[in-house]
Amino acid sequence: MPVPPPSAAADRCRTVTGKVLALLAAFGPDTPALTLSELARRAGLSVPTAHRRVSELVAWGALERGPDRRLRIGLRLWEVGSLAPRGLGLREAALPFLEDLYELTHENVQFAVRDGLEVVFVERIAGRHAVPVLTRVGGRFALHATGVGLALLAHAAPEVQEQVLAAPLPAYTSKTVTDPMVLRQMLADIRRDGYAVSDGQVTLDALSVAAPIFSADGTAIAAVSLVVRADGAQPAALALAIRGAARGIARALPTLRQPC
Amino acid sequence: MPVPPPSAAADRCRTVTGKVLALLAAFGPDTPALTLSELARRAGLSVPTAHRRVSELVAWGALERGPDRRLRIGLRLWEVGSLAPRGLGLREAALPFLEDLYELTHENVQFAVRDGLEVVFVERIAGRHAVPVLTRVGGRFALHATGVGLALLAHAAPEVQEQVLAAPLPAYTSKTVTDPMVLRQMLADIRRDGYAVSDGQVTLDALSVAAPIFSADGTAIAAVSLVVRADGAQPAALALAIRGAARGIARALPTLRQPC
DNA sequence: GCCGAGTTTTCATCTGGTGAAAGACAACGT
DNA sequence: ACGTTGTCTTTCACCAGATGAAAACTCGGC
Repeated sequence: MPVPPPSAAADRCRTVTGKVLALLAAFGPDTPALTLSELARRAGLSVPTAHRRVSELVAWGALERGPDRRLRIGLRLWEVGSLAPRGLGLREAALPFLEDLYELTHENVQFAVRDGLEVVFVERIAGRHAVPVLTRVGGRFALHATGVGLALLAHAAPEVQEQVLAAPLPAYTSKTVTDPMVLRQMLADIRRDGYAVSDGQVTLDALSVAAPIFSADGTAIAAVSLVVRADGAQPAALALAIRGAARGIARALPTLRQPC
Repeated sequence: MPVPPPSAAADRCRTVTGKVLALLAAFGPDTPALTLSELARRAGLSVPTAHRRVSELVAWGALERGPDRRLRIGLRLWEVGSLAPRGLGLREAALPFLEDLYELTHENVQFAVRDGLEVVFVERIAGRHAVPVLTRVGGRFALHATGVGLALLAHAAPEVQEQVLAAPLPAYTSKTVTDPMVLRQMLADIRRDGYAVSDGQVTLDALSVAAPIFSADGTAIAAVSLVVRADGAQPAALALAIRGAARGIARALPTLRQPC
């Protein structure tokens, strides 16, 4: 079997903390359970070293051993992670509005934040009969393809936009916009209209309409979107509901930046 | 203040890994943002040591610095935590059914698993007009008080039940059952009826009806509940819907087995 | 019973971690 | 403006915890 990541994290592995983090980072959506040997290899550690660190992590609850002796992320780590203000904190405020959107449309409702040059999905309500989407809670995507990503990018700092536009833009489908000039115009339109549309840029049959959520200081800290079947979709009509939800969420935001 | 003999938290703090975990554990629902000094004190570390470990954690994304220089749990840690099979994995399977329950009733819908002798809430859909509840996603509660806790306890291994019954049972309200004999009878009733009722045992005005979710091998791995206003509630009627949802979730479960 | 992959322990070596103390910085209160 | 206070960061000499190699152990499978 091939080893997906050769050793991109070798630089950080000199310190003990780096090794612990490498162990945690070895897990992914596609590999939620690993044997000790696999884990050691992925983290770039010797087996005995991995064994020692893993023992401590298991004792604490950061990792769990299944009946098959394989290692998984533990409930305790999930618990701590759920204290992230940009994770559950935001989600908590947004959920009622996402519920409303779902109840109204029974389509996919998505909620995401920006981290670096990627969009991270914080919540996803998947309609059982709605169009299938690739996204996953906790998953990442390029900013320029998804609806939420475009909404966040359009209202991000100019430096961020330039970085994205300067880097090569990966294409997921034939309709993914990869031309920086076209993208630049799209971002301007998004700022003018107050919402973003991604038509078939992630999967050909899906269309996403997204709106940014602004915090009190005017920065776009999150975005909400509806993903519907591409044919026959009426973006402008959906945008009304989505922008309304976005405003509602903004109003319900906990004062994250309070100085105290 | 004089340097006191380090309290009970010092045993795990000898190793570097223990210190890193102590830093993470210093955060809690009531203290989601800490200064470096506070963090060091809570973790039982010297300030320079905390500073070094924290720097690495921030560089990796496990922690984040706010504009106020305070430290918070980072999005990256939330991401990794969301890979926990008993966290998001379960949630993913359950959410559509929880949605249905919510749409049907617009009351509080809760979804929880057992960890040791406590119940951990994995998902909560809070109706905006429903009765307020104390629970929080990622939060813990004693097994014997909440509806989900009772459902899980009733179908847990006998050793677990004995441990809970042997320990002192904290009371949250005047209606919290704290008599082991009464509780034992309640658990038998829950097994007979297929659902649990917690009437005012957490907050006096709330009543919770819960049903366990069984995995393929017959163990109760999670529970789902509805929390409604206590007066005028019809537990038996709600139980039908909840048991139906529980069965649906069980059917949708990914084939994963509970560790331990 | 033998084998092999995966896991755990041992041991001598040494590298990365440690606290104290001092320096740098920002935010008050007078 | 000035000193004060609290927090954050850096320095340095010392050492405790971490390390890999190799060996011992544990399981299933044949």
